[in-house]
Parts: sequence; C-alpha cells; structure tokens
Amino acid sequence: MALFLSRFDNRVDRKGRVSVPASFRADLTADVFAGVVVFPSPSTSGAIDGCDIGRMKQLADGIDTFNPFSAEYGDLATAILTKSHRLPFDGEGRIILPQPLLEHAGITNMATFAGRGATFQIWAPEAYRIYEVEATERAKEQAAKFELQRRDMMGAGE
Amino acid sequence: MALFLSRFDNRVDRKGRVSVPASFRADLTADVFAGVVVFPSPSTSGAIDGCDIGRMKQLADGIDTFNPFSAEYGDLATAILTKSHRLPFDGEGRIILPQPLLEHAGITNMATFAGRGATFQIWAPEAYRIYEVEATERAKEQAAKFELQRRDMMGAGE
DNA sequence: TAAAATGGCATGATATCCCATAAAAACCCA
DNA sequence: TGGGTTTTTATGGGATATCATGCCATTTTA
Repeated sequence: MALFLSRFDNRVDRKGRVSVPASFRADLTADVFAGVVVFPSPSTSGAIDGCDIGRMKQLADGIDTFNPFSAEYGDLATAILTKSHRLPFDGEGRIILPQPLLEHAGITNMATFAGRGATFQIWAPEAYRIYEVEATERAKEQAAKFELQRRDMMGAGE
Repeated sequence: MALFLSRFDNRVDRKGRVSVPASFRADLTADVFAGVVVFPSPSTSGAIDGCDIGRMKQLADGIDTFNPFSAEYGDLATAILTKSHRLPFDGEGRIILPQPLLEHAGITNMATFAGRGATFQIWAPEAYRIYEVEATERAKEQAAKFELQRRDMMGAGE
C-alpha cells in the first residue's frame, strides 16, 4: 500500500496544472492507471482528498456494503463517488485540478499536498496552515487513544 | 526489529548533511528503503523522532484503523504523517534534515543522535543535555511503575 | 477558426552521486 | 601486549542528476 508522507507547496500554473510531488508519484504509477483520484473531502471542509485507484476501489467497496437503495448508500455515493475525478499525469507528473475542486478548496496559484499515509490531501496553503495548528493541538489528546489501539494491534499480531 | 543504542554527536555540514551513526545504519538499510523516517516528536518537545520505514508503516496502519473521515484520523495524520519525512542515505550514510525539523529542534551545526531501542531521537546537543538530566532524575520513579506494568501485561496476554 | 487542452522541451535550483581526506577504531602478528 | 597496519567512519567539496516550473508547439474541441 502507498505511504504518503510530508508536505509540499507546489505552484498552480496559468493552465491549472500542478506537479504532484515526485515522492507521491512513485506510489501512484505502480498501478495500471498512472495518476490520482481526487474528491472533495467529506470530513475536512476546504480540503481535497486524494488517493490511488486501489484505495478508491476499497472506498467504493465500503460504500457498497450498504443497501444500494438506502439513504447511506445514496448520500455517500453522491458526496464521494459522483464528485471523484481520475486525473492522469502528463509527461512531467502534473495534473489538472477540475474547477469545482479548485473552488471547493479555494486554491488559486499554490497548492499544498499533505501526505496522510494511505491517502493525501490538497489544500490552499493558507487554509492548511490554520487547520494544521488546530489538528496538531487536538492530536495531543488523540495520542493517548491511539496508543491503546496500537497496543491492541501488537497484541493481536503476536 | 531495530535496536538503537548509545548517543552520538555528529556535525551538520554547510549543505545541511549529517552522518547517521554507523551502528544505526545497519538496522536502517535492511529494508527496501535505505534511510530513515523522521518527524517532530509528539511527546518530547524539541526532539525529532526517527525510525525505519517499517515502523512508520506500522504507525500509518495504526492510524488507518480509524475511520478515514474521522477527526481522529485527520488529527493524527496531520500531527505525524504530514510532518514526517523519508530521508534516504547518500553513499556515505548521510541525510539532510528538512528546514522545519531543524527549526523545531533548534539544530544548527551539531546534532545528537539518541538511541531508544526501536526508535531514536535527534536533538540539538544543548537541549539534549538538559533533557537527559531531567529524564534521568525522573527515571527513578518510572522504573517502579515499569515493573508493575510489565507484570500486568504478561498476565493479560495469557 | 479561435480558444483551450495537451505534449514536449528548456532552465534554474536543489539534492544526490562520487571521490578525497583525516581521524578513529579494529585488527594482526611478532 | 604493544606497536604498526588496515579498515571503517565522519566529513568536505566538486560534478551530475532530478525536480518543479516556465515557455512554446501541437493537437483537440467548440
């Protein structure tokens, strides 16, 4: 599975193209489809969620566990799957972010790529800075919960 | 699993390169990725946490057990994964510490590597000296707790 | 036919590779 | 055991490759 780490601030050129960080690309070209899948983050307003095709399939499978005629299914499919875009790399590893997503994230001429392990996010730099401070603050409490979880896993693994 | 021991003070050259102690390197080149993963220590302010890629994958997997759209996932990913960096070794076993981490740790021209078993830390030498004195002092009480903890775990495990 | 999307090439900054050197550690053999 | 020898390590500097990004040419589509 992909492991996206670090943060990168890349320029969006006049034609709306952005270079995907080279270290991300390595994990995104392994598949048959060389590119990314992006959609507006359902949880973090102002962010674009990104991942590889494999992860998106996993997500779709997750949604598909709901009754296809249920409200959950419809709502999640509408919010995530219908708003997802497959963005292929050009020869230089650039993608073009669709207008609706640019607006959703408030991105104009710079984009912040934030690695999140199996996924990553794309932000307007200013918005990310604000979010980072808040999230880092909250994470101190989360760390405790996480520690318990980790111990469970290690116990299970052994 | 890796076993990082001892303390090393190494020079940061004009290009920002530092040699990772040779005894650490042995445990860090076993994997497909020859290098280290570093991030600001969530627990110890002023320190950089370091580990091998395997351990970071484990950490990412741990975070990925949360709902990917939950606040827990976002907060932990932001505090750890987005602030992590994969630093490959050059031919001589050196890494380049990213600017944000240098600032976080207050490192200028010397770096202290402190082995911590499965992980290690990187400090500004002066900051480490202070921390070491305090931690060693506290360790007297911690030692007692640690003994109890170990007995609990063994009881629970079986 | 004009505008937009796409592909390819050029460039500057930065990171990486490669070789050199000095100090320290490990080795070795009388 | 001790002194010399070799090997490993840390560190420095110049050459080279990579990457983000700007610019131009070509193709597509409206």
